[in-house]
Amino acid sequence: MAAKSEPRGAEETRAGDVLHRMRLDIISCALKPGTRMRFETLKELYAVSFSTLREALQRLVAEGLVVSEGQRGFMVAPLYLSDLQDLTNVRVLVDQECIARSILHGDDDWEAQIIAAFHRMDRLKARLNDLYFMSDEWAVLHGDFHRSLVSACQSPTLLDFRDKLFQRAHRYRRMSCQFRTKWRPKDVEHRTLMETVIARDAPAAKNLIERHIRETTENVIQNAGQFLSTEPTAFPGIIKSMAAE
Amino acid sequence: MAAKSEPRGAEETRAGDVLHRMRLDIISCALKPGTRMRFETLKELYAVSFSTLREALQRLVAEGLVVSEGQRGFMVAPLYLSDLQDLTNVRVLVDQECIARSILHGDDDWEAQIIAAFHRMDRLKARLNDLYFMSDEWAVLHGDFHRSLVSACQSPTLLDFRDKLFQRAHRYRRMSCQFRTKWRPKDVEHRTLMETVIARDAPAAKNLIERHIRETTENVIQNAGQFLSTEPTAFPGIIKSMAAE
DNA sequence: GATAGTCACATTTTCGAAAATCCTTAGAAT
DNA sequence: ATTCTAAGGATTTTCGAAAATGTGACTATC
Repeated sequence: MAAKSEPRGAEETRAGDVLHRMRLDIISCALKPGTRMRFETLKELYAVSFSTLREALQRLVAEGLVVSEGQRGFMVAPLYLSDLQDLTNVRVLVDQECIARSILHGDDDWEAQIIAAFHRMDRLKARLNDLYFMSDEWAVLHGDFHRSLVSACQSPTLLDFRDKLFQRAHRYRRMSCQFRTKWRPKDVEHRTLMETVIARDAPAAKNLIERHIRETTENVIQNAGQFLSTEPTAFPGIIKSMAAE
Repeated sequence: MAAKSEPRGAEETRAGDVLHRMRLDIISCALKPGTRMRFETLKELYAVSFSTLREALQRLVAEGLVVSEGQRGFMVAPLYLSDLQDLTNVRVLVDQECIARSILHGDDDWEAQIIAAFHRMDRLKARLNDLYFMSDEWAVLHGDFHRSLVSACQSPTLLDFRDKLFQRAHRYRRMSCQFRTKWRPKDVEHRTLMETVIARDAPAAKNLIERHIRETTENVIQNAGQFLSTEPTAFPGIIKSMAAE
């Protein structure tokens, strides 16, 4: 796992660096879903103090990657089937909108970045035949490609939300890899997606991205659905009412 | 402002309590947008230590109510015209979806809660004639009403996102109140909205909520648009060399 | 006059000890 | 056997001092 590495932190502050490393460890499932995060352990893992850890943890709570249980510490957010399904539906909505807006606003440079991202992803896949999708590097390039599609949507708020959804969904994909029995070929889909987006065919692109997201989820459920907890009662942090009293 | 009050915190942890109070102070504009948050000041205001403050601040950064500037501390997130417009568009998308899903899934109890929320809001408005919309209590009841409309949408992720958007938007409404020159009557809209939702007319409800959100934003811009900064390119990728001077 | 370097001060950020809280076990009472 | 209470240890949470960093003023040099 990435923990304790990165000697020269690109982050500006130590808490930011820990946040970055912790997030990576959680979405890569190096920190396993549902495990309690004891401070003594974390302190050793990331080599920082209590307070600094807490800062990072609070951010991760807000991102939905960690849950805090009252005064009983923190734990890596569990993986629920119901959460995966919820996530899938919301991602379809958001990604469809982002793609449509990108098609509307994107310029030549946007198209170029999509083609570049696809190329990088495609070449890595050729180099790492068969088990390419288990490598960390492919996860990065695959994420970059999908982001390039939506990057011209002109909405920081929507884009930020999309990224968080993508990260949360990545944990399920990651878990599914370990138990995979079969894997459908997605490379054709990616190419079609790219071509459709660059052809500025918004309705077709929306259909494609929806199919892509939903089929991936189905794949995850087939591979690892039995390992997902089915406790659906968890309604994450809901902010009640507003304003003072 | 709510700061330093609430002697017996309903929150489980002190950091959670400070987070709650700070959030209230920010969305009510008691902490003015764009002001730097010095720790010495905050420590006195909220009567907690540095580390506890930082925990709350990190959460607020993730919620978009506070921005952190490298090693130069934190500041209350500024109010930008471009952010308001972005926020408006995203809120339309999300609220429309939430309402449609609520209409699909809502039961009798959901309808009852809508009616109850509307009634509370309506009666308060009758009691506080004219300047009702400046009171904190009305902000709460108005927020509760809008939330009741979408509360049956069956998606924790979407609902949570919606709440954060609503809070961010509330700061703009709040600011606009202070400079208001005119205010359009929204009470009729609210009633129509309620009736349409309970009549399960999804397309009509989606139209109404879109109009409601967009017109409110237009109202805010007319009242206080001149006080909103137009500074940031707001797009991380576009260089702001032009605005720089 | 403008630029670079240096120092003192203000502010933020980090740390680990101390306080608060939770959890487990043991023993007693019903 | 079950429930309740107490004590002890384990863990989290909070605090303020100490370290790190940014800021601004002043001087020296070109």
